[in-house]
Amino acid sequence: MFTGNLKIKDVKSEIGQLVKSYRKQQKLSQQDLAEELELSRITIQNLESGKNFTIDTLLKVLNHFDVLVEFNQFLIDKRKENEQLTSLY
Amino acid sequence: MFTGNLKIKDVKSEIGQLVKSYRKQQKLSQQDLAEELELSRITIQNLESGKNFTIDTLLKVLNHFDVLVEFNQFLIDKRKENEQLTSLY
DNA sequence: TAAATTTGAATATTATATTATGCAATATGT
DNA sequence: ACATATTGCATAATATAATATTCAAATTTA
Repeated sequence: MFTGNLKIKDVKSEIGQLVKSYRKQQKLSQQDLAEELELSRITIQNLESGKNFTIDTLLKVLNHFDVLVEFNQFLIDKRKENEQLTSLY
Repeated sequence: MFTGNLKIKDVKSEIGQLVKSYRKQQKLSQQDLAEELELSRITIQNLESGKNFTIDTLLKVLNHFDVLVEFNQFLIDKRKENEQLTSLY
């Protein structure tokens, strides 16, 4: 089966959909979420619509929806995998 | 056991360590990596040292080290989990 | 369906990420 | 030990993310 090349744009779009999904789950408006994170509504809107944004913005959101630890674990796992490759030689 | 609160700063630091690990694995200097990604060395240095940076910068790096698809899958999984919660009621 | 709320999109301003450069401190290799 | 390459950290300039505001379209609610 053909799986098209994943583009950076696609991943930003997926981040946006995830954030929107979390936000809807908690029945928050963009404005509500922005206020809780001390961001502007426009920043939330940009994040949800696939524009560029900073890692601080993303991590604030992940933290609010309680997935920061899991994301951190993803990073740790990837590093461990990589360092096991290194020690093979 | 006590596991301290994970801070946003810590996650940025972990991202930095992961990128450095990948870079060393491929025996690239910060300058080498920067050139391959069409970024400045300073941006790589900031990324590796826990400063703020944009999602584009991060995704370029993840793409270069072939973990973009896995990161995207992480996002998809989280969204699926969340949307199953929603459909419970 | 009417009213109220939310969202998307535009402009303009401010804050800051990115960049270029230079230099000292470290690390690497011969 | 020496030469070379790499890294960390400044400063200053540019590009762009974040913000404030406004308005029309879309959505939700009564």
